[in-house]
Amino acid sequence: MSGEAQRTRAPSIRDVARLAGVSHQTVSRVLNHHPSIRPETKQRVLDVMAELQYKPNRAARALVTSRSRIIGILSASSTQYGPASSIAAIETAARASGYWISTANLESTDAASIADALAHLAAQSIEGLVVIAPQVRVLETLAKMSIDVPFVTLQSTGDEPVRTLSVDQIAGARLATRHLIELGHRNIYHLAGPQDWIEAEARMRGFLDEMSAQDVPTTAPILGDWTADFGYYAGRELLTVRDFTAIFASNDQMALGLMHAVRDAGLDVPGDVSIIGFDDVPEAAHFWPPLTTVRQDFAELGRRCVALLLGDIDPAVVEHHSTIVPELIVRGSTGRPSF
Amino acid sequence: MSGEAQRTRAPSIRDVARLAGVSHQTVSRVLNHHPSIRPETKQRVLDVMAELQYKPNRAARALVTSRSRIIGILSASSTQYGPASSIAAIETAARASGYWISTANLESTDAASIADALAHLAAQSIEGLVVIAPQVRVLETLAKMSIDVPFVTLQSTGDEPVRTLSVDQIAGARLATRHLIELGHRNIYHLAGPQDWIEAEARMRGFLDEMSAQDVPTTAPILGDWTADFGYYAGRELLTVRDFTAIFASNDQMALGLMHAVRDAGLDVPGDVSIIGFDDVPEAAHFWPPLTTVRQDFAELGRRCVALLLGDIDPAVVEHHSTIVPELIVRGSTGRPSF
DNA sequence: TTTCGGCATGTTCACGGTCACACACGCCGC
DNA sequence: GCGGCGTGTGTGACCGTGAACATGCCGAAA
Repeated sequence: MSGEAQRTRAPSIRDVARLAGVSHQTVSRVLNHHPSIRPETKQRVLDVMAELQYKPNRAARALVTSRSRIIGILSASSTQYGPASSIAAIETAARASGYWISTANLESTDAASIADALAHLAAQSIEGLVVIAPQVRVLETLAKMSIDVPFVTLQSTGDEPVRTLSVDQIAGARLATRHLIELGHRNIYHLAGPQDWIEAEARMRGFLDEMSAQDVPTTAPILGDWTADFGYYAGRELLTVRDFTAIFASNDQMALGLMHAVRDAGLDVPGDVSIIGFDDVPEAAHFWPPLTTVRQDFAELGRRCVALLLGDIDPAVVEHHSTIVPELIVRGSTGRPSF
Repeated sequence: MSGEAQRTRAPSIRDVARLAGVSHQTVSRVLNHHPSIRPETKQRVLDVMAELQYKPNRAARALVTSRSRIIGILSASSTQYGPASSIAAIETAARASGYWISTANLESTDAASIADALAHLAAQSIEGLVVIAPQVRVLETLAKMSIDVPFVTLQSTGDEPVRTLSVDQIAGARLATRHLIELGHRNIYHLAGPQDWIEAEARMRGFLDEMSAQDVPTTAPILGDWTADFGYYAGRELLTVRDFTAIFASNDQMALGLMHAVRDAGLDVPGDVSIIGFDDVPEAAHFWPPLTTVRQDFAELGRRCVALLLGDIDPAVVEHHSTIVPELIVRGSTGRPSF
């Protein structure tokens, strides 16, 4: 078992075939679980494979079958909790189904950057694409580029012509808004995400829908950028007026920044201002005060996403288009308004 | 130009060659920037490529060159801010150098799970491996498995025989500890990360080193699990005794949980207890109070990591083994002790 | 008995690139 | 005038696998 450092060619099916006394095609049949193989022949081949530590050459297989078994992920903001959780779940699910994941991160959302990332993925002949770059512009560019593989976009408003799978953002936003209204709030602001993010828009729509459904007058949402920093500065601005008793922030980070600003102004959360977030990041329970928010199951999203995609690639698998229902998590940052 | 839905074979170099009136080898030479090609021949080939929308077949190239140009990432906890940031940076850097990234997430740290993830990566004939699974056990298992490609581990104590690249965790921990001591604290606890995490160990060592260097008596560190939840419960336990004025938490999440527990006990941060974290997640500035912490440049880590790996794969590139120096960020969670 | 069909296996070729080698041509030096 | 060399290009083999087709054998049906 010496294994002289002499870098030698990896064993191929022909090497296996020779040692097992069969043709290379028989070895190939064993690899592909062909039914018509005598059990003892199969075993002999398997033994030789083990002995030689044979590993199939993926490039050769991809070449001859013209199937890469790679699923590409196009993602923006992959460092954030939500997308990162989904990506991890996608990888796990894909691996379990014998697929590989290749990711490309978007550096910006201009067309060139998208085209570059997509070209990088296309160069690997991906068989499916998951888009976790929920900016409207990305989807538009994507539509123009006529992707030639099945693809799924995570997060959407639900009425685009593309295949999407999503947590029902509108329902989640209505949940949050209703919670504030039921507590007695009537002057509620909405700190939204960036205008071109699909989720931001959906949450905004959910907010507006619920407000009007409950006959509560609304003010125009403020457009933020998802960061805690923005939440902080927006909060400082808002507090110069103070014509509200509650704010629904479109994500937990901005809610955190808002709470920071409220405290800086010498006010209390939820005594003077109630604040509710969205996402339920793992830290939200330990913010001060613990943040009331809407929980999304990012991992489940990732799993379903793979199931959907594999269903497209290989019609044997089927999956119904369901959205995931978000859940309201009530903690300490919301309460009845003080008048 | 019609493009009947009729799914037809993608153009190959032979198709390009025929239309350009050259041999397939000439096309190959154009692709590989061979010097001896007449400019007009080259242009003709390039024109035909553009017209046909020719894309090289990666599998075919990989098969004949036996080079995959894939870098694998073995990662645990990829949903956390630090690892996620490094992964994104690695992907960007690798793409710029013409490499692809393939990730495998560890579901647990047992040997079977590691072997499974590694097999998944090995099956793609990765040319390099980045390990962002900074548990000691992972490294040990890795060492046993005799990886046959160059690999780099992010985060380490610096004295393993493996190639590593890291932020100098010990220096960072000493920075944090010295800050507390300089403020006048003498009774300082350390809430460490899980015992088998390399970074946790390094930060603990930095803490102990600095404490003894400054002749401050130490108590045994508490072993946590990185989560805010753990920080919270550990804090509640600790506060039943209250024989300390400061705590150095091994990451920002645990620091957050600690601050939560301190407030729950009716005490003030930093009035009664000073708390310092590690990592500087983007939200840390908006915690209450804003968290004093140690900043790590995860993205730079990712970039250098790729440079190092590519240097191994292709010796033309060189990179020196430098560690990245972390930086103390003083905010509101630390102050002088009250007696 | 002959024919036929299915099983187990082998033979040959194709996939789309790169590599080693061959070759034609023009230029240089002796 | 001829050999050698560098430039630009072509020919054929080869990488490891899977698909199509061929083959030999055996048992069941005609």
